[in-house]
Amino acid sequence: MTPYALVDANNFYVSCERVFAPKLRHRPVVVLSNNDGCCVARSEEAKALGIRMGQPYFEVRDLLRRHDGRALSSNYALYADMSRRLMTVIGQFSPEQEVYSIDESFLRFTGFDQWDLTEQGRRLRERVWQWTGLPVGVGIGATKTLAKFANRLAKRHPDFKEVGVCNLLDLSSARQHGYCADSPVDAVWGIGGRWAAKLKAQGIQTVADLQGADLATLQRRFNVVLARTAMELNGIPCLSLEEAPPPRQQIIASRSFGIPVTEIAMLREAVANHAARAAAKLRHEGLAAGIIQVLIATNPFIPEEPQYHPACCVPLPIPTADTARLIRAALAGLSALYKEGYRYKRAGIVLLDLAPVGARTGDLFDPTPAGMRAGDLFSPLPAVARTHDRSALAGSPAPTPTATGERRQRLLTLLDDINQRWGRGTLRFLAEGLVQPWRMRRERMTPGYTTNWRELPVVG
DNA sequence: TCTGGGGTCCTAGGACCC
DNA sequence: TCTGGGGTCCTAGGACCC
Repeated sequence: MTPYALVDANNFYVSCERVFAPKLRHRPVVVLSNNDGCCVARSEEAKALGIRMGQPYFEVRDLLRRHDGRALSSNYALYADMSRRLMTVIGQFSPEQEVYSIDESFLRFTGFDQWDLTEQGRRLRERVWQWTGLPVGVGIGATKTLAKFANRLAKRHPDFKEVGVCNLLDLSSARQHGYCADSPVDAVWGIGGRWAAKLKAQGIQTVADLQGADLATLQRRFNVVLARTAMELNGIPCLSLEEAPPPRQQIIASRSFGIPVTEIAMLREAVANHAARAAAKLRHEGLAAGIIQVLIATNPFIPEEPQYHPACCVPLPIPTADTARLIRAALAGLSALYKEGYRYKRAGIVLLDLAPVGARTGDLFDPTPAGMRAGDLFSPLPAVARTHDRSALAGSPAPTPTATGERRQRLLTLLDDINQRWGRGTLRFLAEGLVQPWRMRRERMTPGYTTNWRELPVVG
């Protein structure tokens, strides 16, 4: 048996803010989603006021005010930087680490038989606190699912909350069973609200019930994922540690607007902006996209208004990571979707058919597809790649992802460097608009304490 | 007035192939 | 009267995660 640990920061976004603003301690604090829409992180004090995860901000604004609370726009640059620091410290405790999300990391302890893992958990927690200022919880168990469950106990069960560490492997099976019998089935990683309701209808109410359920029945009535979860709860590992992230399948860039939008001109700016953001991410990861999907949507929270949420896919002639090409394709898609007479609330794009950019550099301004250039070692680009039929593309040899001409490549790299150094959007395509009246609200932003030279905290 | 964004996996069913 | 069997691929929809 190889133990797993799950380390996870408490109320991560709020905790990041508190590191640099001690006045936020001991009072209700929430961090808002994009557009200052919903509460996506809550301090313990905010939870105690009954503020729910995902609750719209306008519903809790007065409540927060009455209790001297604070609401902050999300500062993703700060959280990403704090995350990097957090993961580095966690990674010092085992050579096998999976960074699972912005604030969570699995560790595997192969060959740690002689170690006191509970003590290691305590030391880890202390070091993270000392080096980053973030509070974390540590759960340890025989599988990832059990480590997750232990982490939940570490964070909220009175028996463990004080130390913040729960090692199921240290507990007698009677005690383990006790905790499982006391916990609702949706406390388990992978069991959401829908399945919990369906499970409860079949008499499976608690974690212990799920442990004792018949696997074949679970698989028949639900699916193989749930059956695996049940096995994991019984200490049989079905999920392995993913130390390297699997290749990405899609990149999404979408946003709600700060105001309702009716004009296609504004939609064009927003779609171009999303395409540019996605393109930058694509280049950052060394990928090229074969298909770009465009979507726009009206506001579903106003059902009295006519609703419309179309989407369409635009195949790229050659897989590309070039902002200009992606914007052009996205705008073509938008023209096909747009209808007058609707109040649009969001727009977005999805990049699909992602593949690593080949080592060769092509030429953007050369109209010949990369595969067809004279002297090319690779097979010619099949004509079907130009059709709009995705299935035709799928069966044919993949066209070699092209980079672009060398000059073009340098231009894009320069663009990325400038925006990296001076902030996103410093240099942008005119199609993205100058004034951008549709931009999301972000009215309660904290400074980039660790990510912007001009916003470093000052001590003294 | 005001309601987030970005991901993954699985399954069922249809189209199509030989 | 009688109407196969085995397979792949794609899509839409539903579930989950943070």
